[in-house]
Amino acid sequence: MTQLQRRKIPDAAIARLPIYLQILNNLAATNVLRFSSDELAALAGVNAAKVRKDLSYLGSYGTRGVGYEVTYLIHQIKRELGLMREWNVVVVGAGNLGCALAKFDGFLSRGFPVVGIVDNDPKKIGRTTSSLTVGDVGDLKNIVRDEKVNIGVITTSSAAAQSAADALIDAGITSILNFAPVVLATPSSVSVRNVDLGVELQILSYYEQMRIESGSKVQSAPQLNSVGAR
Amino acid sequence: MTQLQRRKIPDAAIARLPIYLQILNNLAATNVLRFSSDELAALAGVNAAKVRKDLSYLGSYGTRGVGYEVTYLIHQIKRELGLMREWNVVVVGAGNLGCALAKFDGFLSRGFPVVGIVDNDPKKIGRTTSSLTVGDVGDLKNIVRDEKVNIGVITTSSAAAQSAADALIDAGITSILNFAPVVLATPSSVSVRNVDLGVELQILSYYEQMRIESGSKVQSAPQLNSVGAR
DNA sequence: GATTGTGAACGAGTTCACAGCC
DNA sequence: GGCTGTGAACTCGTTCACAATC
Repeated sequence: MTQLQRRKIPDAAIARLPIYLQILNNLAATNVLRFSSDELAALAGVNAAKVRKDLSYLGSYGTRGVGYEVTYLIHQIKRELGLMREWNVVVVGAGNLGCALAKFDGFLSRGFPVVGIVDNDPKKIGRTTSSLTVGDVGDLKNIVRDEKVNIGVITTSSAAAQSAADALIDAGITSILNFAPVVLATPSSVSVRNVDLGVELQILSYYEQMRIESGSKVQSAPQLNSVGAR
Repeated sequence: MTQLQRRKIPDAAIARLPIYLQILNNLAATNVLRFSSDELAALAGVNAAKVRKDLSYLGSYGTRGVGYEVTYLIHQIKRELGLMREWNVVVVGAGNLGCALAKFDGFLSRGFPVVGIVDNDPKKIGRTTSSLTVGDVGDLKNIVRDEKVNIGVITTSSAAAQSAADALIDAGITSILNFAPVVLATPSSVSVRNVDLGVELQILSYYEQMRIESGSKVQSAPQLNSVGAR
């Protein structure tokens, strides 16, 4: 497979690459140079054939009989995921969660600097939270243009989430991370991923109940990382 | 399909039931009495055949030519998901996120009261956060037994997450919601779901990059709600 | 006429198993 | 001998399409 023509990588494989990357970063930090598909599979909690197939979508970067090089694979995964650059983020909704995220190191350290936070509540506009001043939702268009924002994060109430999404899309945003417990209506040209704790707990509840009902002989749930994309 | 023998509902369908439930609760709040699979499909952003198949796993609760009754379906989904009762939650890790979750209404309001929070840092033990006092991680076993805890939430650093998981499992917990960006090693009898913002952003990054590379003709990502279960 | 419920067709994702290469 | 890369088989999930029912 060549590099020129962009390969079509299955969504399921894309969702696992960040996990492999995290593990490989840990290996690199402990000076591990090489790994086999078996080793990565054990660390990622998946099977080795899946690891090999997933990595093969990136190209043939392993060596038969030997394995894969940690730093080289980190590079290839980052390239594929678009992590060779930073992606600027704007947060809509300056409540508890929004402010916490704006402060949160994890965004910047992973290459997703939060360059703006806005709200529609006049009481919140103008407040400062960790070097950012809460702007008006009406300024979104300017912020997105001036700061070259790529990703919008919605941390509003569920009632306000759809209009937040509309405003982001109107401002030209095409990737949204939504924390409000609602299904957003968006054009199919926009990627949406949902993080909803209620949903997660309710899924756990189902398997927990199964376990109890059947005298704890339940096979357990699937382990994936996820939220939701559209 | 009868009720006595527990139906095996596909994991993919289980993951959608909480979304349907959320939407139906909204419909009930606006006094809508009935809905068709087409209507729910539009609100949930999926197709109608999928809605019908998903609901059919619960039993045959619709009426041909008419549709489904909102309150009756809410009841059936809650029954299936194990939401006819409360599930007590304990939080391990009393940092920013852990304390925020302990205070967070969304847990209690959805039937998942947080009955305890623990940490291994002596500086944090004894602090009070919204009617809960931070306990010692060593007390987990007692808390789980005395408070009849079913679900553990891990909000520790990634370095401490595995030992937090071990402690929870040792205390008898079989459902874990993990916010630390690591893959936990757990027996297959334990359900784990992972919430990792970094992973979500990196997935968005991939589709965003595709869009840019190909002159914005990208088909967008799949929309699911998720995190990860094992 | 409208809408469900569901086999059957289809498609995506996973795993197997082995040829190919170090 | 060890490990990758990958067609082929298989499993799981989605969608179609239509008979059954109100």
